[in-house]
Amino acid sequence: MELQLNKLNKTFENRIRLGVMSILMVNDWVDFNSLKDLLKITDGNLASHIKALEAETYIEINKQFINKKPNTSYRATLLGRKAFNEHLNILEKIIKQK
Amino acid sequence: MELQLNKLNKTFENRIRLGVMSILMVNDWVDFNSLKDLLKITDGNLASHIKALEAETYIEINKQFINKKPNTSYRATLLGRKAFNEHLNILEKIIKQK
DNA sequence: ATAAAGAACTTTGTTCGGCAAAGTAACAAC
DNA sequence: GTTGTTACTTTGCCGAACAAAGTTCTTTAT
Repeated sequence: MELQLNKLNKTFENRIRLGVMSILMVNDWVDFNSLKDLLKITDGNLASHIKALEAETYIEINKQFINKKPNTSYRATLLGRKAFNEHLNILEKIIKQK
Repeated sequence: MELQLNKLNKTFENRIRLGVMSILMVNDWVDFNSLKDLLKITDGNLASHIKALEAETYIEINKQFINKKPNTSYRATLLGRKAFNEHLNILEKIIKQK
């Protein structure tokens, strides 16, 4: 029996970042307010977690204007998808003790 | 789409406590040093996480002497098993966005 | 030009959690 | 009573998470 706890990705242990990545794994581009509504957190809090994901290049950002209003959207990068899947695989191994 | 992030159990978000519970889900009684070796952490650190799990009544404790030496063992309570399974179910829902 | 408004950050300050290291208690053996 | 081992507690530090307040950027109105 060999647990691989330290192979878990710290970035994805936080529930907010887990939520953001889960959303971006199944939706191509999602904007700031959609994330905010889904996650039910303050804008400042969301911004800081997004910043952390962007710092790891796990998500990418697109800024534009829609209906004369600023609109920022995000999507998972290839690296982000890979890292997230890897995290989930490790998680499964730990839980099921494979 | 409705994420249920706040239904995740805070006690199981920490990787050490996740590891302890994972071990105790598939092994009946496990002693202190076995856990310490598997998790590769200091005894003080392990003790504090065990304390947290015990405070929630997620694990129970048995103290005895084996070969003239003190030996403390732990196992998951029924409540602990239930809570852990529930946590994993929520986790799966979030990840797979059911 | 200037002001007002909205979106998306950033900053500030507090609180909490995790951790190592050192210290302590309990019991056994002698 | 002294020593040894295990398990646990305390201490102190550092970093993460969060809310709330402040800031920036651009558009639209005046």
